[in-house]
Amino acid sequence: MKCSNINSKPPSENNPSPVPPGKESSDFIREIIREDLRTGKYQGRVHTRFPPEPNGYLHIGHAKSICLNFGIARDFGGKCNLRMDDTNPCKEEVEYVESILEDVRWLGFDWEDRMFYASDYFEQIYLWAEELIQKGNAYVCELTADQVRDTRGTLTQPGRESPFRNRPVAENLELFRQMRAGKFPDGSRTLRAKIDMASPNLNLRDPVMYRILHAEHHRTGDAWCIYPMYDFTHGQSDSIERITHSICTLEFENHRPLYDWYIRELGIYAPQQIEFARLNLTYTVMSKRKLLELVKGGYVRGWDDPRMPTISGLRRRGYTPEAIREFCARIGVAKVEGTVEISLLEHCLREDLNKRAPRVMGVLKPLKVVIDNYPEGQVEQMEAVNNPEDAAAGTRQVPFSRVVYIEEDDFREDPPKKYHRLAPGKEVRLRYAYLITCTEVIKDPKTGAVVELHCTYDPATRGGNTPDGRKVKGTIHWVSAAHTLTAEARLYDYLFTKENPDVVEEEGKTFLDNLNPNSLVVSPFLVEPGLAGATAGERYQFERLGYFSVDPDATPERPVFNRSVTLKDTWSKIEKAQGKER
RNA sequence: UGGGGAAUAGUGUAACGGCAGCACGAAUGACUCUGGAUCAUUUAGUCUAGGUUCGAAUCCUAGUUCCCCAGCCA
Repeated sequence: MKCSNINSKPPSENNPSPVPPGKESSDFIREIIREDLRTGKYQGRVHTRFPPEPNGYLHIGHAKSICLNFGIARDFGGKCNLRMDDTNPCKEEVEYVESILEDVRWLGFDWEDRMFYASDYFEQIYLWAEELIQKGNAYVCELTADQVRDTRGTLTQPGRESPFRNRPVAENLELFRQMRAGKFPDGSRTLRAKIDMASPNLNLRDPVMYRILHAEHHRTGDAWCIYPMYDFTHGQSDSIERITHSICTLEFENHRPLYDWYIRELGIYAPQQIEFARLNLTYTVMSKRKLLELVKGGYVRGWDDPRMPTISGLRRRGYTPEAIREFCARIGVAKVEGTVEISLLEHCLREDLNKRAPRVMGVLKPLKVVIDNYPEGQVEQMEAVNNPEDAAAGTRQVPFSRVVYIEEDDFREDPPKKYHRLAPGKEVRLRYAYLITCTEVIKDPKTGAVVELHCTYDPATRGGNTPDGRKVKGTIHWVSAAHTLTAEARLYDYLFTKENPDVVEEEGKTFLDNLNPNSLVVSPFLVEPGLAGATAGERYQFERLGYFSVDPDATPERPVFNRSVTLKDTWSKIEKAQGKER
């Protein structure tokens, strides 16, 4: 039984979630765009872009931005570009570029023929720098990084002007050309914009436009040894691409006056920048720096570790693009900085998978059950429903025999109140099989642990039916001991033990001290034999346990299942509440 | 401390001077061959203080709290 129906749609489909009329999403950015459309500000054009820096893998926060930018283009019949903001050769790598392309595509978005790199514009940006020099708007500064910092002033005090600030244009031009020609060592000179060292906005205190970096760029190689700063690149890149609405996160609000200054002085097309709050999620971290630290420090197995909030991690974990898109739609867009509860993400996955994931059975903590009155050597094929939410998913045969394994948790020698499962003398239903009654409990004489149960079955209840109409509260899952396939389960929990991992109780501790030591538990998994040969990416619901997806580490002999998310567990809540009563 | 932003149930997000709504969470019940799903019900909110107005989450004034900015990172 394959799970192809829940594989993501081909990337060519640029319309991942057609919006039913009346259900169009709305937020303050779309409001602005509607207004711009009404007033004809951009002649009816809507053109956005998603501009990541290829210095790490994309995470769920980027998904929010991707859904926003591509979603707006879709909703308003516009376009959305994909652009790598690759102005810092020291941090950027092709591996990251490739992962970004894969992730955006997997999420279901299509940039068509509009894949760009800021580095494609290096020559134009260089020319613009010369233009500003000509206009007397920029100068070559020989202050060291430390000196620049010292002369920048503080939040309350103005900075001091560089001694090189009033160099003649011709000298600046000559020096800048020598910078490009590689005449100077790294850090010895910068090109600075001549704006206002007393500005209350520190970004306008003669910001650096170009720095010298004798570093190999992932695309331009060694063609350049000077590189433009992000601030001197981003706005112009948007301008070149004729972007109408440059949507970015809140921390760039302070930079907008600088972008506007460059655009104005250069006299080029001006996009409109709109800022929104980035996504924060409980029990995880979202900064690329911290994510990098987790990877480099070996705290996780890689960028695509299923515990990571990266797109590739979520994908490996078993998340669907549909669930992530739905999540992004539900969290909305605003300027308030907040933290979304991870339970909403989990809800979106469950909601999606409930409709589509085939059900199967598997036992994590096996307890042997011998059905004494069931004929030895007999095997019956039980018909099981593949998905009660989807009749078209059909049924399958599951082998049943005299010895089965059930979940350790599904038996209590001394059952608490409201416990509906197996206990001495009690009857439960083995899902799709028979009703059984516990007659004997066998324990390890040394430890006292229950090691085996003996039961009797009611032959009249084949398939789990009760012809006499009697009600049985408990239905539990099982696997036939003689037919079980041993798989591996990877049970994931939150990566951190704290809602906000950055909150540390002692000075000197970091988010790493809040790592959850139990975020991954590997366990043998006894699953029904039909799962042999399960292939990577398939998603299943193991009844009563949760949704799992097949990990790429799986082999035909030994499937590996990642637990994507557990099922909601009402019983554990009841039990917890009972524990508190005592 | 200068500048730039933001404050609506536990969380996220609507309401654009006219009934504070939705989702997640939590709780209760119904139903159930998954203690799943589904259905029903409940819970709980406009940062504070003034003002304008017939009427304020929305407008005005003052205050409070939180976030961002002192990279040759993005």
